[in-house]
Amino acid sequence: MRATEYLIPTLRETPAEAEVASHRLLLKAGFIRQSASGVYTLMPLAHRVLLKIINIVREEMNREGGQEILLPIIQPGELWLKSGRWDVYGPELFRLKDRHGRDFCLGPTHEEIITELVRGDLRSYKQLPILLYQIQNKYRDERRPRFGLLRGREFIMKDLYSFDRDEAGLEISYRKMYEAYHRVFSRCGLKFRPVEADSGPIGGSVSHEFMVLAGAGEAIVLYCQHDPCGYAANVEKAKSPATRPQTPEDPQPLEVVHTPGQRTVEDVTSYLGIDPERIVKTLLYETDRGLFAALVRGDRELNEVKLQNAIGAVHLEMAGAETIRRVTGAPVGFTGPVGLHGVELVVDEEVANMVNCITGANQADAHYRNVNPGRDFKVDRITDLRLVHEGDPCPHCGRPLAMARGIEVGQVFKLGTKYSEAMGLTYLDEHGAEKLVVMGCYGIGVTRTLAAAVEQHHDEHGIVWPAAIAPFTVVVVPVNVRDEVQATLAEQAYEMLSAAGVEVLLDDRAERPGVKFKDADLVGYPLRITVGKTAGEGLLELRVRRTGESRLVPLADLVGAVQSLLGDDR
RNA sequence: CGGGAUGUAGCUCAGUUUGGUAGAGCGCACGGUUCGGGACCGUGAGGUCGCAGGUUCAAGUCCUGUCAUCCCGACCA
Repeated sequence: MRATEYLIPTLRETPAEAEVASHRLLLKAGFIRQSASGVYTLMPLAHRVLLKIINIVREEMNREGGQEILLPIIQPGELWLKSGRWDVYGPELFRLKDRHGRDFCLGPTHEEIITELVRGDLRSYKQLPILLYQIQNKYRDERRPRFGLLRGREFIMKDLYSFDRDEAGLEISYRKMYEAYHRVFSRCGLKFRPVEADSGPIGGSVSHEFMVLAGAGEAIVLYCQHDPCGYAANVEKAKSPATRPQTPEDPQPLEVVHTPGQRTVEDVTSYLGIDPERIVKTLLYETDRGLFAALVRGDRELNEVKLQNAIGAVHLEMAGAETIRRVTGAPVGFTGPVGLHGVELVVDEEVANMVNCITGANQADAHYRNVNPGRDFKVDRITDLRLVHEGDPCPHCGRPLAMARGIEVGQVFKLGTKYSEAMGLTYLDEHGAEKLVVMGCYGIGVTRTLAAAVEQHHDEHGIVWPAAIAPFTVVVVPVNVRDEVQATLAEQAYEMLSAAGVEVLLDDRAERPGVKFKDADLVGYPLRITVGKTAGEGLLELRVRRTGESRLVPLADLVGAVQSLLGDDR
C-alpha cells in the first residue's frame, strides 16, 4: 500500500474533545472520526486493526468448536417481552417502530434471539453441545458515552453462546472459553487479568471478566499479589474476611446519648471520642422490592451490588430526606435499627458480631449507646455487604489486597437456565424426558479491545501497536522521494517485503522527512525503514518503534532482519 | 438524569465585557527556494459565527427558547 493512495488523515493538533489517550491518539492519527456522541467511523487504518483482532478472535473461537453465524441487529420487541427484558432493560435499549407500529429494538446483546433460534431446531440431546457465535454491531443507548471507543453507543462485540445438556457440560464449555480468552488477549499483545465478577441479580452463578490493566480503565480490580494465591475480583464482587471484636465484652444496658447536630460517622466519633468501628451505619434504600435498611460498620463502605444481590432487587436508590423522615421520624443522620418498623434490615456479617455499638436513635440529635444486634433489634438477614478496599486482607490467604484499574474487554458468564426457562428451550434426553438447556454466554468487546490496546501501548509520540494487531507492520520512508537513488531503493524494499508477505506501507508522499517521521511515530507502525543518506551504499535504516533502537541493513538482508524483529516482538 | 463548560474556516482558538463591514496560527491550492524529526517566501480559496425567534437604524456580541458536544457524578443484564 502506498501512502499517496491511502486515507490516513493525521492531524497536527489534537481535537479538543478527546481526554483519554486512546481517544486522542486514534483521532489524531486518523483512525477514527466521530459521527455522533458514542458513534464513530472506523477509518482504513482502524479497520485493518479491527480485522486483525477479529481474525484472532475467530481463530480461537473456531478452535474450540465455535460456529460463526450472523444474527439480526433489528430484533422484534416481542422476543424481549417474552424474556421479560423489554421492561427491565430500560432506556439503554434503542427502540424503534416499523411502519405498522410494531416494536423493535437494536440488539444490545443477543440472548433472546439466539435462544429463539436454537429452540426452533433443537430436539435431542444428541445435538448438544452447541457453540454459536457472532461478531457484530451492538447498540446500547448509554446515559453517558465517553472515552471514544472505550464506551460507545454503537460498538462491535463477539458473543458466543453455549448450549449444554447439564451443568457439567456447561462447566466444560465455560472452561474452553476461559482458556480461549487467555489466548485471544495474549495474542493481541495485551497485559490482562481475569477477575471474578458479579453476575448480576438476575441470571447465573459464575462469571469472570477479563481486564486490560490501564489507568484509564473504568473498572476497579482487587487482587492478591501473593503468587500461588492469585485471588482477583472486580470491586463489586471482591470479598474480605469479616473481623470480630478484639476484646470480648459483656452487653451493657441500652442508653440514649444526646448528640446535637452530629450526623456523620466522623461527627459522632469525634463528639463521643470513640472509634468508628464502634458505630453502625444504617442506610435506607428504596428498591423495586420495597424499602430496605443496610447496616455496615462505621468505618466500612456499603457495596450496593452486594445489597442488590442479597435482596434480589433490580433497581435501588438511596432514600431521600423525605423518605427518611417519614420512615424514621428523624432527619438524615440519626437513622438506626432500634425500633425501626416497616423496613427489612439487611445486616453485614461484621455488624452481626458487634457488641455494645453506637447507632442512630431515630430521633433528632440522639444516638443509642450499647446497642446489641438480636437483643435490641431483629436481624432479618445477615450477609456480606462491605466494599473492599486496597490493603484489606485477601479472602484466601489473608495478605493485603492490591488495587488496579482495568478496562473490561471480555466477560464469560454461566447463564444457567434463565433464558431457556423464559423462552422454553428444551430437549429430550436419552430417557425421553424433556430437559432445560443449560446456557453460557461469552462476550468480547472488539472495538473496546482496539482502544484498550492503544491505552496500554502508547508513548508521548503516539501509538505503539503490538505487531499482531498493527495496521501495517512496517512503514518504508524514503527521506526524499525526488532523489532517484532513494526512491528506487525504497521501491525495492517495499516490493521485497510485500513479496515476503509482510504488511508494509510505502510513505511515498512528497513531504519533508520530519513530517513523515512524526506521522510514522503517531500511527505506530512497529517497524520503520528509512531510506536516506546511506541509500547510495545500498543500506537502509531499520528502526523499532517501541524501543527506538535502529541499525543499518543492506537490502539483501532486509526481509530476514524484519522477520526476526517481528518474531521478537510477538 | 443532576452539576459544570463549550459551540466562530478542515483543526486549535481569539473576537462577546463596552452592538458598528469576520480574525490569527496550522492545514488546503498554486508558484518558488528547501529536504534526516511537524521548513521558508509569495499568492489564493475557504465561515448563513450551532439553530429559531426577539430587541435594535444595526447582533458573532444583548434577551428568550432550542439543539449538539465535552467533562464530573449517578447509571452500566
